[in-house]
Amino acid sequence: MAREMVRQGGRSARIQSEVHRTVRDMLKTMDRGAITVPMIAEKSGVTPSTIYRRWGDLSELLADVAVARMRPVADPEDTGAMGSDLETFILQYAEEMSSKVGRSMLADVLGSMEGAAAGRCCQFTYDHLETLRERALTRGEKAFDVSEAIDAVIAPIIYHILFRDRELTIDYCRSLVSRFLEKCAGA
Amino acid sequence: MAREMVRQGGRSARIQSEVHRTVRDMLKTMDRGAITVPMIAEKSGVTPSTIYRRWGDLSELLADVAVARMRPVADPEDTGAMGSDLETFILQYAEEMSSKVGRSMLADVLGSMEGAAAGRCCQFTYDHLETLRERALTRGEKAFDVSEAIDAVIAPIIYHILFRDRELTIDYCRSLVSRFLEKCAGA
DNA sequence: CGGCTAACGCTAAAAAATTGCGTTAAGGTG
DNA sequence: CACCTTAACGCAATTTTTTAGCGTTAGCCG
Repeated sequence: MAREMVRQGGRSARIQSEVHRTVRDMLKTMDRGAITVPMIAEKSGVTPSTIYRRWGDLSELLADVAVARMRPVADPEDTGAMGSDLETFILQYAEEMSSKVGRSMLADVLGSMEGAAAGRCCQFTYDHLETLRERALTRGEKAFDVSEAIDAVIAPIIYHILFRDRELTIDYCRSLVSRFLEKCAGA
Repeated sequence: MAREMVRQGGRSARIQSEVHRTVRDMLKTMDRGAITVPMIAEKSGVTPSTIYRRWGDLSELLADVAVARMRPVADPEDTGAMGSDLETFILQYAEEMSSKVGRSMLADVLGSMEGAAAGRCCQFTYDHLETLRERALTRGEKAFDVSEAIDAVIAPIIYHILFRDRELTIDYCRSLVSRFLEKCAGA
């Protein structure tokens, strides 16, 4: 059979979720640099070789867990207008990403070169913004461009989180959003 | 003696530069995931324990090398006007950072949590922009704000390099600069 | 139900990381 | 300049992590 077969149920799935859960637990209580594959294996009740074979590497596993955590469970909140929709989403986004776990997830996602972790993760952001845009269009509002929103709002937030060169206050995030919306309206 | 003593000359410095050179060489010819501390040690003529004791970790060593490479050797080129100064600098910056080695340096710098690698590296960018700003002021031009330049131009470039969600063309970088300069002029 | 094989466990071997201890050589001092 | 202190290194033993072979288990399909 030529088709590549990938099991997605039963034991395989059970192990994946158990390992993921273990990693999430460990990230809460201990330092990321102290986590090792054998430790994860023991706490999950799995052999290390299973983890190595399946994920290849600690950084790949961490990236996989991070992407799974970032995967949104619901659409962004509908506040009734595009401006408040965007602001609400951005404030929540900034708070999540700048938290300790958020920072860790970002580092993990960017730390894996092999998988498409980074791409998948920023796709989530793109989709959310696209949802807001379509919602605005449905309302008859003049909607923003998603790529421009990423450049004007998301990119600065991520930059400052990664390089720790500026405190990410609520006011600052709000000003990013409002300046972006003004520019849209003026165009 | 209470004062912390750090040796900076002689053998210690020789080893540092030798190890750095070895790492740079290896990054050119082989994949980053394949580089190990014992390999670096052998090629540098040093024992692994020396590297572990001094840098603590492979990722810390890579970050150290990356920061050293990013340290600018000269001020940005003076083209006679602020607009062209900024565009010239940004285009060069984008090309360096989006190259294979640039991407690797970024990943290495962001991969080390301990040291202040990320902070030092983005300080270089800040300093360069500050130089351009002061140069503009000296000429009597209406200068841009450095923090705003980072948000509007640098951050998007870094974002797209890290997440690989968009091709970083010359035209795109130029449009970031020109839009930023227009916004400055209009303010 | 029965065959196929992806995915796992176990174990041994290889590689990497850690640690103790003696030695070398910066950098300061009399 | 000779001497002293100790940061930084080399070496080697130990521990831990990673890799690889091989038999076994259990999804998925006909």
